[in-house]
Amino acid sequence: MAKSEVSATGDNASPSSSRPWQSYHTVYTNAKAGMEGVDKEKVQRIVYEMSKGSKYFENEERKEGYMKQKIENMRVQCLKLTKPDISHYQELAEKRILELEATRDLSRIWIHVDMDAFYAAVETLSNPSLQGKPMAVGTLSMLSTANYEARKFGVRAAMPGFIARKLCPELIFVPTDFKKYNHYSGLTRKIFQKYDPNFLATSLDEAYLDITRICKERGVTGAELKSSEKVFTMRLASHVVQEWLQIAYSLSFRCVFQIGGIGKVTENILKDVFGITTCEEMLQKSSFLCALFSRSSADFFLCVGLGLGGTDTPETKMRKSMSNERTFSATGDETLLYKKLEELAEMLSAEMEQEGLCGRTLTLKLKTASFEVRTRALTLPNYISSSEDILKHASKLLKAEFPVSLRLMGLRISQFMEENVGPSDPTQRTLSKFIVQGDASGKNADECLPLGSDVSDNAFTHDTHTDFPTNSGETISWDLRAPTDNQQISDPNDRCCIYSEELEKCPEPQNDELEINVCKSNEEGIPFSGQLEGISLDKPKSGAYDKTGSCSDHKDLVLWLDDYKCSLCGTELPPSFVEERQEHSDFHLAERLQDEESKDHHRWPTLKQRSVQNSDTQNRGRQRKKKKLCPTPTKCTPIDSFFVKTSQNF
DNA sequence: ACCGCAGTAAAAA
DNA sequence: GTATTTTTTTACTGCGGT
Repeated sequence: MAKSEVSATGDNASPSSSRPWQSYHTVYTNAKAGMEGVDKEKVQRIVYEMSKGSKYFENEERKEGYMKQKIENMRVQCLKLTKPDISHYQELAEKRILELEATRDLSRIWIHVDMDAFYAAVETLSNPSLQGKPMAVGTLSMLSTANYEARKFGVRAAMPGFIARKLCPELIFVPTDFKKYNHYSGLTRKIFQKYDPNFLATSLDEAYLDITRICKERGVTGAELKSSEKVFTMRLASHVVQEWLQIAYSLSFRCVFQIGGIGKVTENILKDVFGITTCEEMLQKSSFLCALFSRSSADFFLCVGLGLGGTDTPETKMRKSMSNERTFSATGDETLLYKKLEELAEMLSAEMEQEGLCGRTLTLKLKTASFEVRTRALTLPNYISSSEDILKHASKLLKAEFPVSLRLMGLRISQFMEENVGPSDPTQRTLSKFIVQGDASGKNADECLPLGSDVSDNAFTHDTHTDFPTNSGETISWDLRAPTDNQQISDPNDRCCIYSEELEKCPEPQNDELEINVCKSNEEGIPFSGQLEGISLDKPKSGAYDKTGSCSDHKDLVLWLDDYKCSLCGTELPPSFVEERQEHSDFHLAERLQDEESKDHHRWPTLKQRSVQNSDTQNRGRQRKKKKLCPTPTKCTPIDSFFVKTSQNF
């Protein structure tokens, strides 16, 4: 290892030089939007000095070593290619390029919405005193995002808080509060939905919208949209994804914009093995790419070169795995580790039951005290979901690892029982069989029904968030007034944010105004690229929804305990969340009305409606299994708690 | 040759 | 003074069974 350290280091970085920090690269030393004037050298030096000598640092060096080795191997492979080899691959590449080119579809217009420093913006919204001060969301260990004031100091997402504090001593730390982000994310999605009911949300602050229809309706072409620098009448924009054309060719990956799917390692490989730094060069070196990479990887690179990607309509995909993991101070204490494993198993089981999932592959993830990551997996003949089953098998996996000192453990479950799997899989029980037999391993028969997928289909993934570099976005302002006759339920579970139209008929609320700037053409990216432009949340004008609002009659329905907690359901909403409180109150009112109304019937139709609406909203024309409508009374979850996730504490 | 499984790694937000 | 997350997906590799 020591050998590769000396020999493999390139010309631009020599570890023994007087500026050792120049060779230490992390994701968070790269510039992000709002970091243009930052003294990069200084940031790098501080990051290096804070990291140097730590276990983490050592591991990073180790990884760096592997990467250098990999690059070296590929170089050798490249050199071994003979003339005939190269012309063979050249031919192959050209053929493939034509095939890929043929898939180009310019008939659809997409925009990609990415909100600037979303968590930070939300936090500022709920605590206006943060305005104008350097602030970061996260902990001393890790930051989720930083506002623009903080970015001026080089502080950014994915940076450990203690380093951030060194860079900016007055930095204010705000802990993450996903309840809040989910809520606001829900509000944005409500708007997205009006432009594309099938929009694809990729995280709380990012979404892809197919605006072809709406553009047609309003007589706007993609080219106009793309070249337009004026505020677009659609009131909603960030990026026209499909028609990006030649502009991107000359841009380099990392600096000017980033291509989604090309991270630190791939970037280095492309640069050091092939000398590729731009999209254009992807095509020039296509023969080498085809020679050294698999079909799927080569295709990906060629698509990048061609500016292709993401033409397929985003289909909401079924979740494939579910996991949880926790970091703790490293220990080799077996009893302690088993204890932690038990907690993980219980947490995981609870989440699985919430979504009605059963899986048969269990993976134990470990991170040793030296940051080495290991996984140990086990595939069972039958499906499990109970914490007892999970723990039983997980313990077995853990046991084999002792003695070991760990700083992290995690559990993942995968290979879920599917609803429409063919009889080809012998280990697969069919749904009908299942319904007839019930489930021997589960505690109740409901547990393994795929009914949860209605609610949980992860169009909106449960996510943690770091917002990675964006080009500087233009600020848009908006007024996120909640329509008074609409019901917006805070949805911490991030599963179903838009279901306003089911109880009341309010097809098109007119009063949520979102002002948009179309991004300039040189900020074009490609569909699978990451974020390109930001939208920032401004504080809604106070008084937009004030005491004189239409729902004020019922304002007293909800009391705010300690000026924070809802007296009826315990939902927490700070005083500054005026509109949300109003909505929340409205929600309880609606609930009460519903309740009264349904005394003659039963409460289920409402819940059913919700899940149907839910799946309609989130699934593009997919035929979904209807939820079974014969729950026991105890299964009659109150509507709000149905959507509330309770396992936030750890 | 193909499949399922286990393990590692990269990437994204 | 300490301290570098969490969740999900995808791809590739290697192994053993059929």
